Amino acid sequence: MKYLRLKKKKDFQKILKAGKRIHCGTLTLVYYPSECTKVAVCVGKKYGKSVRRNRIKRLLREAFRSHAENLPIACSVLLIPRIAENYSFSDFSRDIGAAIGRMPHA
RNA sequence: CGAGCGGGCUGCGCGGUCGCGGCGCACCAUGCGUGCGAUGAGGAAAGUCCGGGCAUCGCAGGGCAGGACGCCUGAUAACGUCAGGUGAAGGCGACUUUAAGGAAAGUGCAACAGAAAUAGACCGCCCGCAGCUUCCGUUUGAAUCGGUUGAACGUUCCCGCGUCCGCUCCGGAAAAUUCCGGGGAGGGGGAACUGCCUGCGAGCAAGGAUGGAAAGGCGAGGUAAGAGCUCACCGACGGGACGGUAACGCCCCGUGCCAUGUAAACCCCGUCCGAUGCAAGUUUGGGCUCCGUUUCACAUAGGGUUGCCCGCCCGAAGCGGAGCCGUGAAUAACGCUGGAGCCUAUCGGUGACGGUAGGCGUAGAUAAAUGACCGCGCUCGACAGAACCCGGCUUACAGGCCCGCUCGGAUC
RNA sequence: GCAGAAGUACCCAAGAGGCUCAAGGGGCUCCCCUGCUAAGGGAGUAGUGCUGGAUAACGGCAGCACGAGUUCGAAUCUCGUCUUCUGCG
Repeated sequence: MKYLRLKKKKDFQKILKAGKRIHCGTLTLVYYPSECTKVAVCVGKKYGKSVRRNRIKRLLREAFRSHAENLPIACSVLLIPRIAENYSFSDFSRDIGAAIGRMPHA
């Protein structure tokens, strides 16, 4: 299952304005239907220093990668984690799987 | 063995599966493609505290303002950095720390305390002159108390001296808190002296509980009292010789000593600095040419020019139309990584560093690349993620390793 | 990424080398007023940590984001660190 990275600021604003949100444990998933599957991770400065932010982004990307095949429709996806003391791959993976499971089937 | 000082290196490793960034090669369905290959964060990448490259503006002309630095010599592209040295402070020592120019260029500040704070004479010490050396309650020549006073405590001599009073000396009696006899000074007036006190004048800066700091320290001589007034030692200042490129060191001579601290207060002296920063900036976004029009200005003016002035330059800005080439928009490409580069050897230098020779090709993203899982090992893994690039500084950091040195103890 | 500003008590804050010193409001506590409350009036609290003292009265030391330095003496001057905020396409 191939997917693309989402980069442009316009796309972010569009998804955040019109997309649907699924809150699930340690993160929030925002999605909006599009031609092909795109993904982006939102980690701002409030999450910590650069080492900590990079760690969160890597964990989220890896977790999403393992669940991307289960997406019911092609759409653009934003992943927004909650601020926490510690972040673990297993929690992210579990919650992304649950969030995708709650998406409506086309 | 114990305690300690200085310097350097390192910053989990190995294997497998899946995945990420740009790069190279190959393929065809030419795509937001697929496959293969090699490669891909640090000693601090951090803080953005200095310096430089680079870029744009101004046109590199001057001055003012402003800022930075500040022992000496060197290194360097440059530095506020580094190396070597000097002075000072600390440590038994190895060694460490050091914003370390100027306080007789000027200005400011120094609370409280203290006699006095950058200067003086309050107390004090000493000399001379002058005054006073006494009054009242109170009466009793003594004694006591109180008041007033600047002060209430004298000594000697002369004149005068009846009673009484206490003091004192001698002799006698008795037997004791006495008695008798004799003598002396003591109330008043005058003079002198001395001490206290007061006033005036002169000398001194030794002493005075303070303070961060009191016009060198300490000892001796000296003096009316004192004083670098004189002397020794130490310190300071000035001059000279020697050593050193220099900071400075050391020795000799001289001067009794022109005088607190603060310049991380203003300031003075010396050296240096144009401003802004890759979100700089370049190309495409539209540009060029021509025409019309509006506004400001039309010359001792106006506009532009870095904080200001001089100086310098010149018409400037906006809108509309026509012709030609072009149309992805906080985007795309460039800047963007080969550079004062890294490694090794060797030479010069105490060293920072420099020269020569050989080798290497070593991230380049832009919502921004290193992760997940499994297995094994161990000391169980700290601080932490490039964003134009270098040289430094500062700060953070689990541990591990190496080298040199000092002090103490023990043993040989 | 680059450039700049500010940190003082629970909150807002003045103080810009020395004396009352951490002013002054708000807040908080107590009293009055009221049937009760709000508003109003009056008085007080001064903070915090350590420490002396008797669990007191009354003191001492530290303390102005944190750590060093200059100075006889720093909230104030200098340097470093941390935190917060702002500007630049």
